[in-house]
Parts: sequence; C-alpha cells; structure tokens
Amino acid sequence: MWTHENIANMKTQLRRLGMSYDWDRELATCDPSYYRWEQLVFIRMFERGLAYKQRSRVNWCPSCQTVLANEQVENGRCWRCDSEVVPKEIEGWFFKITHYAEELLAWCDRLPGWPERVLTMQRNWIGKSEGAEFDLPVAGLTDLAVTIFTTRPDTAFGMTYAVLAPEHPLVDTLAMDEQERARIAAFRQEVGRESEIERTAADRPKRGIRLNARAVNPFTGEEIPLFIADYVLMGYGSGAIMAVPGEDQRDWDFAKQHGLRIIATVKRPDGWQETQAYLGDGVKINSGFLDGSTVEGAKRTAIDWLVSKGIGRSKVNYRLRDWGISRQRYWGAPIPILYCETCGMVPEREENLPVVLPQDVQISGKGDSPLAEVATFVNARCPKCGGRARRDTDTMDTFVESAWYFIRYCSPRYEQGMFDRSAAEYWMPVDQYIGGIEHAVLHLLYARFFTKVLRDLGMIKLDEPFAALLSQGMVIKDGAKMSKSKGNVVDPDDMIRRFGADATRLFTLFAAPPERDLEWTESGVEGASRFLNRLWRFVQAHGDEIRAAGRAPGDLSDAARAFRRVIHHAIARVTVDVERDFHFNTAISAVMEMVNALHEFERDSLDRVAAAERAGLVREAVETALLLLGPVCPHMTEELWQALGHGESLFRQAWPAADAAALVREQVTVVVQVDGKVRSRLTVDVSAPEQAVREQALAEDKIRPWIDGREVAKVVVVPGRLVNIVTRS
RNA sequence: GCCGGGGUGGCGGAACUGGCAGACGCGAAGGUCUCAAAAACCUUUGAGCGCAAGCUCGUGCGGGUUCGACCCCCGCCCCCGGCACCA
Repeated sequence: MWTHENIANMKTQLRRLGMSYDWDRELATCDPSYYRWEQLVFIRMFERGLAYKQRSRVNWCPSCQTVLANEQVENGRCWRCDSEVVPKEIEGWFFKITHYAEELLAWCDRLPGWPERVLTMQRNWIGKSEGAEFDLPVAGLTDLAVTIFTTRPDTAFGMTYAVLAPEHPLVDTLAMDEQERARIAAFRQEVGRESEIERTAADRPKRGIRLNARAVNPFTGEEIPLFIADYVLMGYGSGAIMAVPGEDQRDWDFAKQHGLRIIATVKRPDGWQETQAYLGDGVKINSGFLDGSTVEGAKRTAIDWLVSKGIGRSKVNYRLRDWGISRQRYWGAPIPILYCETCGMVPEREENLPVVLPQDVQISGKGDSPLAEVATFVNARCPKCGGRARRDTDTMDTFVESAWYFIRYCSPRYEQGMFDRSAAEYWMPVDQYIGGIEHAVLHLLYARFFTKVLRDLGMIKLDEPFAALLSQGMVIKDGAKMSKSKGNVVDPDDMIRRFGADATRLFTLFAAPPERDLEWTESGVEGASRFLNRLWRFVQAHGDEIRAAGRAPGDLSDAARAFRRVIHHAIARVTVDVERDFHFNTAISAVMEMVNALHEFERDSLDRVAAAERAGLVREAVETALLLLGPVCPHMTEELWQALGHGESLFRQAWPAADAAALVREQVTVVVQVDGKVRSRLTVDVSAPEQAVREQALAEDKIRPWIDGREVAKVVVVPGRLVNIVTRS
C-alpha cells in the first residue's frame, strides 16, 4: 500500500515536471509477477552453487535490524540509515560474486563509455592482488602447517616471525595448555569488543600475543615465533601472514614493539636510515638463492622454488567478498527455499512460484525476520516428499531486484519467463545509463554481476548491461548534499508553482553539466524564468508579424546575414552539445545567445533591413529557438508554437538542421599579435591569401610602433585566426 | 600511503585539435520609467595603472617545451571521491 502510494506520488510529480517516460513499460519490482523470475533465477543459482547458505560473521545494522552486504557499509556505517554497523555471527544466503571477480575486473578495461572514476572505484573494490600462498610447517608437529598469503614472496628470507588472525581456526589446535587457551580467549575478547570503526582507525598500535608453538621458515629452515595479532584479518587471504619487518611497515611496527629481529632482504639506497621498512625496489641480499636478482625476478624464482618443493603456488587474491543477500526485513522477494524434516534444504518447485510475501506482517523488531512470525507463511509442504517443511524467512536484498529490472523493461508484460529473449537481445545493452555516483560499487556492480549470471545460465547473450554510463552529480544546496535529513530539500511542487515546470527544468539543466554537482540557487531559477518570460513577451509582441511572415529572401543584407549566422550557429552548437556530451548547459547558453541577438536584431534593424527580410528572419529565429528549447521547456514552447498558428505539435517537427551556407562567413576578424601579445585586429576576407594577410598585418598602424626598430624574425599565420609577428631586437 | 577526479572573476560555469581567457547565467554598481516601489529596459562589471588612447598583470605554485600553454611535459601545494593494518 505504502509503496503504491509512493509510486503514485512520484508519478504525479514526474508528470508535473513534464517528464516523458514510456509508462507502458512501467513495472513494480515489489510485484510478485516481477520477483517470481528472480526466485527462479535464485533456484538456478542455488543448483549451480552460485547461491549458497553459510554461517558467518556479517555486518549487522542494529537500527534496520538486518544484515548488510559489504558494499552497503560506508565507513562502518549503514548506507541507508547511517547507524554504526556491528559484527554478528549469523546464517545467511550469499551470491558468489567472487566467482566473477576476474571477469568483472577485466571488463572494466572494456567499458569506454563509463566514467573513469566509477571504473576506478570498481577496480579498487574488487582489489586484485597477485602473490603466493605457501605452508609454514609448525615446529615439531609434522602434519600441521600454517598457510600464508604474501604479495612479496621474494622477501621470504626476511621472515622472522609469522602471525595468525585471532579468529583463525588453527589457533585452537596450536594452543598447548589451559593457561595458553585462557590467554588466547582473553585476547580474542579484547579484539572482538571493538566496533568496526575503532578497528579500522588509522595508526592504531598493533596488539598481539605470542603463542607457544613455533613455525619453520621453509626458505631458511629456521624456527620462528608465531603470534596472533589484531592487524591480521581472517577475512583476507588465508588469515595468516609471514612477517617481514624489513620490507613491510606493519610488520616493522609490530617487530619494534615486541623486540623481534629485522633482516633487510633488499639493498637499500645510499643514505637510507633504518627507521622504517623499505618498500622500494633493489637488489636482493641476505636471501640465499635469490641474492643478486631484482625484486620482480626474485618473486618468480621464489614461487618456482615453492612449486618445486610442493609447498606453495602462485595465488591471486581479491578483496571482493561474496554478496550477502539475506535480509531480515518485511520487503524484498522471499527466498524460495524450504527446510524439510526428512529432505533437508529444498528449493521450491518452479510451478509453485512465486513465493509471495505475506500481507499483514507484524514488525517485532526482535532481529528475526518478521516473516518468521507468520505461521501461514512458514509452515508449508516439502516440494519433494510432501512432508512438513518450514520456509526460509529471509528476504532478498532489494538490490537483487534492481539488478535486472532494465532487462525486464525490454518485455515488461512477458509471462513465459523472466524476459522475452529476442526483445532483450534486441534492446540490450542499455545505450546510455544514468545514475548517481553513490551506486558505483552497489547497484552498478550487482547489475554487472547479475547480467553475467543470466548469461551463464544460458538465458541471454550479453556480457555487460550498460554500454555507456553517465554518473550525475548530486544536488547541493547551502554547501551540503540535498537530503531530507539535512532539511535543505527543495520541493519541486513549490518550484513549479512559483516559477513553472519549464523554468525549473531550464535552470536544472543550465546550472552545470550533468556529471557535476548541481548547486541549487533560487536566483538561478529566477534567471531562467526571466529568460523564458522575455521570450514569451517577444513572441506575444511579434505574433502577428511572425504569422504573416514568409521565408526570408535568399539574398540578405549584411546585418541580416550576420544574424542568420547566429541562428544557425545555435542549431549546430545545441545539436553537438546535446548529442555528443549531454552538455545541456552550453546548449542552453547558445540558445540564450541567439535570443539575445534576436532582441538586438529586432531593435537595431528597423531602419536598416527591409520589412520582409526582417519578419522572415524573426520568424526563423523564433521558430528555431522554440524547436531547440522544446525538449528543455516543453510546455511553453508548445504553447507558443501553437500560438504562431501551427496546427501540428512542436514535438512532431523534425529537429532543425544547421544550414551550412548560413554558417559561412565572407569576412573574419583576425587577431594580430606581436610576440604573442594582441596588438590589433584585422577584418579580412576568408579567402584572402596568407601572404596578403601577413602584409596587411605588418602594415597596420597599431602594429608598426611595436616592430619599428626591431627585426621581424618570423611571422606565424593561422588562417582565419591570427597573425603572430615574432621579433628579435 | 595507493588509485581516480579537480583547482579559471564575488558565485555557477564557458573556452572545439595548443591560437582573442572569462561565453551564458547569477550577483553587484549606475541609469531610464514611476509619487514611490516591484517588474521591465539600458550601461558597466577579472585586477592594477591611466584624463584618454592604451599599458601591465592574470587560469593553485615553481620550472620546461612552443612563435604561442587553462590545454602538453617535469616537480610541488591544496580540495573532493574511492580503497586501506588487504599481507
């Protein structure tokens, strides 16, 4: 209900602003007829292991009472409500987006229509790092080893200790007695107490405790101490590291605190002070068989050695984590999985889809899904054996719904499947997608992932959903992003009431190019309104003249020809700006220039231009202005268009084409510079030969004093632009 | 720290492929109309100097390339965004 009311309000507002959407393709993602296909895809993904359930530590928003995906946490806070996120151990569903990490990354180089900053954000988020993984045997325990990941296998000879994440499962095995177990438990508690925000605060002293067990550095055969420390995270790599304090700043800090040995394995540059780790390039030293090679070479040699010994391999790690999609909310598509007492976890049968979100749900706020309270929903029959079964009570992240709606748009009423394949393959990919930058690693990443999943399920031949992306800026008012919580929102209805939809639209497009933030100022809207009023009044005042006017004659006076050039220049400019760059701001300014010139022409031409010529040009200018401005200010332009006696709508007219002949100039102004400084201007025929222009420039009265007594070393002539006279004293 | 984007008048922003920096709009100042105000219209509006013609300076800072640099190159500074004890 609430959702449908919101949709209705939003539609009213969009209509009021005169937005032309194809409402025939409208769809609601909360409609079971939409999300049933999502449930079907979920089942397909489940069958292929792309959707799986796992108990793990997740991000929990205590205010929304739900799990959040990593992408939905910003600086330790919920993207939606800004509350501090806490860790919580919970069972939930995940989509295996990590399976596509490499492809998602690789395609970042094949999306030339996307802004660089969005691609950068996605690359950062995926966070590929290449290195090696290998085992450190635990001293005295032949069958036990700690697997570590490093990007610097070349520094292995400098490994003077190793560190496991506090939560690392091996830690329990390594603990030797009750006393040590107690120390570990105490340390874990200390670390676990901290919030995400505290834990990620920069420059925090590294804490850790030493284990009784020791490991062996396989490169040197030496025994080294083992630690657990808070600076090693279970969620990345293998949750354990080799520590090389000589070449890693974190290890250096920790080693200094605990009095551990530091070995340099790369030759330092001259004058290097041993006050920090050395991260640069250089020749390997103190590194056995790696000595003498470069860092890059040593990395390869070290990996080859690990492989030959059978204890390690090269390894690529990604920062990207699987997409946690379970939500404990009362919206989003239900997860179509049942738990049968005899068959276990079973997906719903396809013919039983959709699993519909029940109505009349009580919100308990207990941290459980509200659906768990609805007996008629929870209790069901096993699709396999018909016995008693329980439904999964989580719903899918609503980002799943938005991850494919654009494909549904291609055939919104299609009932035989998620989409009509031929329609989808005809329309997709989206030629030009538009969205806010805040979705750089949310929606835009999920949509790319989901598209690839659909492709691999054999449903569509499509690698990427969006060929080109325009990421618009935010609306800024009084120095802050416009938002309800900041209380600085502008009510569109209020703007429309006071200035009209056209002026509101005109200002919005005029104030800045779309990819930049838009600074909202009321005086700017007033300015837009002023411009439109001026045009309105002009057309009212000249209506009769325009309606009576014929076409302007072919042979025009100079003044008329100059003005006609402005008209056609505007057409050319607007066409290019809009079609190529979406730079409506410069397009609009070109129309404003043209309209300004129109006022001037009307004022100054009375005694200089013949009446027929004048009326013809005024008509051409006004009609062109209306056509060019039509998409921006549809209401007023259509009304004026009709007022000028046109029976057919403005929006049924062809887009104007610039008359190449009108753009031609017979004469141009050429700047004359002496040593790069503008000293004079010349008006010359466009066809004037270079030599003549040069001579004319040199002969100029204003130029002579600047070159008298100096030797002219060189004269640069740029046809139609400038003459630069270079002198030597 | 790494990666990306930026830095141009009082403000939002223009400047096409290296060729007149500041288009267009806002704001401001002065004027016309008016008893007055609003609206509208006209003029001025990068800084400095000058009666003027005009001159000098000027696109974050310092260098460089070039006849010529907001634009290209090198070295910095600052702002915004992303990532970050990620091994």
